[in-house]
Amino acid sequence: MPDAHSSLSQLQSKSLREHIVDVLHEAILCGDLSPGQPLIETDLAAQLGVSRAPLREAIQILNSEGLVETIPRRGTRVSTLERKDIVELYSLRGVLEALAIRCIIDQSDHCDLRRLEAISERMLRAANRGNLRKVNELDHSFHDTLIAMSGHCLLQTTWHLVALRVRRVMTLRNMRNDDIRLVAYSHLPILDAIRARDGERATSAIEAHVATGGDLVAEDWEVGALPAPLQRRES
Amino acid sequence: MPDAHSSLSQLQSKSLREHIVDVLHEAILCGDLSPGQPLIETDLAAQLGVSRAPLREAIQILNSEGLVETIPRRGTRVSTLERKDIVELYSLRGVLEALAIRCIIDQSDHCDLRRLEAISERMLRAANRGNLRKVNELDHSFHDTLIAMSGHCLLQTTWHLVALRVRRVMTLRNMRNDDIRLVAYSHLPILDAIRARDGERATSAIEAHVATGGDLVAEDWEVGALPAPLQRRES
DNA sequence: CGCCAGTCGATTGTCGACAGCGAACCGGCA
DNA sequence: TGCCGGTTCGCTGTCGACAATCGACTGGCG
Repeated sequence: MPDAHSSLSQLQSKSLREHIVDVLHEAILCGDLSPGQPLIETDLAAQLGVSRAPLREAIQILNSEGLVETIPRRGTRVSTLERKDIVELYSLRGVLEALAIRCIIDQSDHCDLRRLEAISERMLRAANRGNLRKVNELDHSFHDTLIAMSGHCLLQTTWHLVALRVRRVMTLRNMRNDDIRLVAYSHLPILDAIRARDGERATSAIEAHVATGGDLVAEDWEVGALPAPLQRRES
Repeated sequence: MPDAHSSLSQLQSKSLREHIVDVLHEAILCGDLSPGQPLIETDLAAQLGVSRAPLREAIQILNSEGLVETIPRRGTRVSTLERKDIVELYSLRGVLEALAIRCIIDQSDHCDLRRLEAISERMLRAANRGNLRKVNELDHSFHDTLIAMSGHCLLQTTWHLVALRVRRVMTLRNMRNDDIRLVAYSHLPILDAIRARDGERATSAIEAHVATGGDLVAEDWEVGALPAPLQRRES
């Protein structure tokens, strides 16, 4: 019987499969499962106290999300993150967020930016305090909120894939303190441009913001290039 | 034993789960399984001659791809396609292809556009012959190739989600003959712009192209709005 | 006549077990 | 000593069965 850790509002509503997905997400995103590490179904199932059936279903999901890579009859391992992946990630992220902003600006009803402003405000304070973890958390909130505000469902679905990877990248990398202040403050031009309903400027701002983050991350990336003992003999 | 339909190059390499995914893809994309139709695991497994385990894994994948929607403990059904979904689909498609083109143009080595040109050529001929099916097939080839040529792996992964939906939309809708000629010919400006390595113009061209297609499709969309007998009582 | 509780059937969620592939290990041979 | 074939073992892929849940039907009561 799973622990009733949640506030009873949705008691037991989650299937075992979803629980497993959550656990694996957490484990991979926080680095508990390191890139390249093989996932042995039997072991993992025993460790989680579940059978292999829901675990395998969860692995299919993780696989669709790109967090693990499966080679038929060979096994599954946590996907690695090369420098190329970072570059690709941030370039895709840029166009997705730009699309979101365009959707927001095009909305007929003037949406309120207060949620975004509040998040940004708190982020600035956290950055000045040097609270790295809090800044990251608020940064994710900011961008998730931005995407959600677009009202573009398919974009949200797509964003999920990107956000997972971004979170992963962020936790695999340790930022310096002046970095996070730079990141925090670079949200302001975005808000300004949205306020002014200036699509061109907003797009430039978000792409500059993302590029900055991407550069900071990719700058000295060497993690995740493990020997990779699991290879197909030929494709 | 599965039929050895493929050229023996990859005999038996596919797991049962992947076969099921292929079959369900085909069934959903070609309309054999209509939007809103419930998928009963027991029946479907019996019908396919497999057990429920690999079927359920396949359904997880289809779910990640957005082709089916699962409500916990209630069941799975083929996802519906509203007008809003079409609009979202084509807007996302636009920015993804624009990104692909930018990647292609930015590539240091002058890539050869011959593959694209050949596809475009054949598409024009098919359009003039009024061969709707062939035009659609070549249209998909064109855009898949475009994405592949970008060399952007994450973009390809993301594109997969979009391409599936586009295919679905195209088969659910019957185009007129002058429509397909319009579509076929609107690929030419894209090629021109890429040849000229003019990012601005290429972006405009692809977005215009996609918008044209989207408008044609969304124009009179009424399919896929079934009564939806499967609803959660509250979220 | 309408509403509510109890029951039943259908369907999903989960489990343990078996079969089969692949890789590593081991021994024989040139 | 190095290469090749056979064997063994760990792991994945697949299956059938059981348990739990939800919806619909039915019957009784106000």
